[in-house]
Amino acid sequence: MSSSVQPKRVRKNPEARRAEIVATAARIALAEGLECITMRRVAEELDVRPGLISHYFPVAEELVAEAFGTAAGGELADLLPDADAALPAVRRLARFLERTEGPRYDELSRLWLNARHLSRFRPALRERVDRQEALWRDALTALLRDGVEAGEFRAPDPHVTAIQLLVVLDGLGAHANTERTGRPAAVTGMAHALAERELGLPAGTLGTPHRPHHR
Amino acid sequence: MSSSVQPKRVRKNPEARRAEIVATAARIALAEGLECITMRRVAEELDVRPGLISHYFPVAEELVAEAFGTAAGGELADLLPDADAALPAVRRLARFLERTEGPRYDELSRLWLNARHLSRFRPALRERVDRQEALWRDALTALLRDGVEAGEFRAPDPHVTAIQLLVVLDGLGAHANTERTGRPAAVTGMAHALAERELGLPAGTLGTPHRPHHR
DNA sequence: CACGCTATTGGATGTGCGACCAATAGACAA
DNA sequence: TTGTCTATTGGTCGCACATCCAATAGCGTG
Repeated sequence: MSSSVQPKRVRKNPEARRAEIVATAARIALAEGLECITMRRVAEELDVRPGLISHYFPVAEELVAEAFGTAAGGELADLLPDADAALPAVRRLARFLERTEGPRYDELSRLWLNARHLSRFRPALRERVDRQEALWRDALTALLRDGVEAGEFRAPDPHVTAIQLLVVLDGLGAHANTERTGRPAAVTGMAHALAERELGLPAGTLGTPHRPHHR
Repeated sequence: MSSSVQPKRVRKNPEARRAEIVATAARIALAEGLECITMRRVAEELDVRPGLISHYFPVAEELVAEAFGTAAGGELADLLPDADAALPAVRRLARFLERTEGPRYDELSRLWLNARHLSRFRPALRERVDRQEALWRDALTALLRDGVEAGEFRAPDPHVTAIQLLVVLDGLGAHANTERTGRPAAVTGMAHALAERELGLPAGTLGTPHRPHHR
């Protein structure tokens, strides 16, 4: 039984180790929350001594900020993949909206909620939140512009519509830690409704929102 | 100079002391955040030894939950005063919306954000958040029902409209810790627009939303 | 194979926290 | 005034954390 303890130290090159650390921290952030990103916790996850994390990130807050950026950035890339650029905007938007429901997106809602709150006390994180917010806004704006150019729908001001959509998603996601059973469909579908209304699309074009947990 | 130290102990009756503690904690929650509610911090504020807070609230989380309930409840009473019950619903709603802007409400937005996130880890707080949420929803629903009964506007389902309104307010408030200068009026006014649209009121009936920070 | 660079360790230090408890001293009744 | 009840004190304890640093040992180079 020598598997539990392994005084064998593995030596990696700095970039790889650093990337590994950030990836681990990002995973913790999504699954358990940003305040669970601790030197000890990350070190344990990587089977390494805490001092090592401290070596790569002398100030803990910096790791938290980096982890959030990685997690949120990765999720955006997942929600609006560049690979889909050739698809019709309506279809991409429908997919996006579809994914903003269900337990998968709950994790992300929780992360945003977490980051938005914690950024009150952590300037470095706050800066990252602002940056990610801009990225999400711009990605959605670009999608809408594509649709307008392709004549799929009209939008007087895609930038504004994008923000409005994100505001509604934030509002819906704000309750990710709360009881939400029995939410009326007219609430669950607010994002769909807003998009269809603002873009002048017939109701249902973007797909129907999932029914909330029935009964 | 004996003003700095005062080994004089003041003895109050339990209910008064307890109320005093909760009020102090609620103030801290609004101004600095729920995580700043600590035995030591509250004690210092009241010029009392930490052990005393511990005596009234053997478990710290309980005080945090209580403080949130008091703060949120108080703000609701402020936003939708019972004293206004005689006024037309349209007017009460306009006032409510007007107050959901400006730095005053920012403090409250931050509190809700704070509580929604923290409730992920603290069951007692979570329970309070749920309760306050129900109170806010019901108060707003009652207001809408009043308006319908009085024939001021129509609303097929006041309950749903109330939730939708709160979702939008949550979405707008989610950025209370973030940069928000330069927000377009079409975003700032989302709550007004939603209410007027859902209630079939002419645009502008509920007052115009504040312009965001100019320039 | 031996050497030097540096990634990694192991430990120490200090802080702030909740929780716990015996001793103390106000306030009120007798 | 005296006595009793209990609100309040003044500590202690253990825990988790970030931060810092000298010593160590992997690994590539020569």
